[in-house]
Amino acid sequence: MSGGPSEGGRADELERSGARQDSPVVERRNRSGIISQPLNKSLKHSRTLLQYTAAAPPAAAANKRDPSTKPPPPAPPAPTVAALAAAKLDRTLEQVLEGQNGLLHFAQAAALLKRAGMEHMLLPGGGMGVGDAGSGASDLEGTSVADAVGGPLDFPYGVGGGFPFNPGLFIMTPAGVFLADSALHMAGLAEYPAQSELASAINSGKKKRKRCGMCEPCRRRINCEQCSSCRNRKTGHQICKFRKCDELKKKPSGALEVSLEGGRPAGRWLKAS
DNA sequence: GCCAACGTAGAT
DNA sequence: ATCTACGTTGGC
Repeated sequence: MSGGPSEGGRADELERSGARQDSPVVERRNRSGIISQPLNKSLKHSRTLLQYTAAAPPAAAANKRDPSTKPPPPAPPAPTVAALAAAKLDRTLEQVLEGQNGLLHFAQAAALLKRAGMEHMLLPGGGMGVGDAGSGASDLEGTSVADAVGGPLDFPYGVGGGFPFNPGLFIMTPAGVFLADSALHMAGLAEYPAQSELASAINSGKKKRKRCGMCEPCRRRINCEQCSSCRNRKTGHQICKFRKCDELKKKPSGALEVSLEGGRPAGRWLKAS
């Protein structure tokens, strides 16, 4: 929001911003951390492919934090970090539940569990999962959790090869992974209202699904300007075909199997009915 | 099955 | 209010 970077709506502006592109392009991410595509205004005044390719690659973007958060000070006082993390968690939970069809990303879910003192629900081994906080719960309070929540890494789990969370606590849906109701109750988080709503919404399929933000099309930042969707955007109201999320291409009722991190099978996980 | 157009939910 | 884009529908 505030001073969104590189939204220059005019072509000449874009030209100028192109000259500024040597400074890292700040990713705009939506509430759930998904890259918010530069489509908005720039779409009307398309850049050349070269301009885009010269911009930050997804990998560089992935290293960026939530733009709304300041970069960490060189020597952060510990209590402040913890407070910030807690505040961030609150905000994140609210936003996630409210915005992302209520889906909880793993990192977020893990953070919630930890915050609720439910870290025992996490399976041991694998470096304690989120944030790779190998030394255990003692450093949960600080940056590792916050990083995991706000962090742009699609899924930080599995670094050590194993999935660090108890699968029974999560439900896989085509739209993503979210905490099972039981997990929320166990964690004392059942008060958050969106959970049941989201479940019914998912089941009924009435809610608009959102792009996963992780598949290759989602990671694309350019509109090809040549496909039918781009050419007919005025009437078609469709996203560029090359940017259409793979998950959204699937039928909601079908393919409940979710591939984690680009194709890893979901394995023995629960499926949403 | 593919495509275009429309209605509209959700975000800004 | 405006914009983007998902879901649906109808034509081919």
